[in-house]
Amino acid sequence: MTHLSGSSLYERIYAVIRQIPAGQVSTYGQIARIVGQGDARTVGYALAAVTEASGVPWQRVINSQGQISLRGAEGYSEQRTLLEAEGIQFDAQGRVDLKRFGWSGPGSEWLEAHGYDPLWFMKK
DNA sequence: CTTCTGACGAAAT
DNA sequence: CATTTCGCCAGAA
Repeated sequence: MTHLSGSSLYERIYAVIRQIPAGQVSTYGQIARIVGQGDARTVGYALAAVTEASGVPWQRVINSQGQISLRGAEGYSEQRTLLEAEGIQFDAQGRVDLKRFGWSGPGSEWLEAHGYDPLWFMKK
């Protein structure tokens, strides 16, 4: 079903992340605001649980400062490599310019089709 | 049932 | 700019 009650919170988070196009990035907080439940941490928790075969473009979610949030050096370089392969550029401080590569969010038709109210975003 | 543990963010200090 | 505070998911032990 298209309504929210059909899937778990994590599944709804993954659904939104799957809408991020290659070459663009979103933030933990932005995903949380779109889903309308949980917070930035919850999105981080959900991403920590994704598997390779899940089809979730996990690399396209970074923190609000434009930086990669993965802890270890291995994870950091993997995510950065994947993003650079999509054309994302990092500055000398390892930050992505969200004004330039930031995702504007799902289209209103997608929101409606998935049980969200497109107008809800106007009041935030 | 309780406790612990992870990819966070905004505001106050 | 560096720290602190608090918000409040899901699975394992």
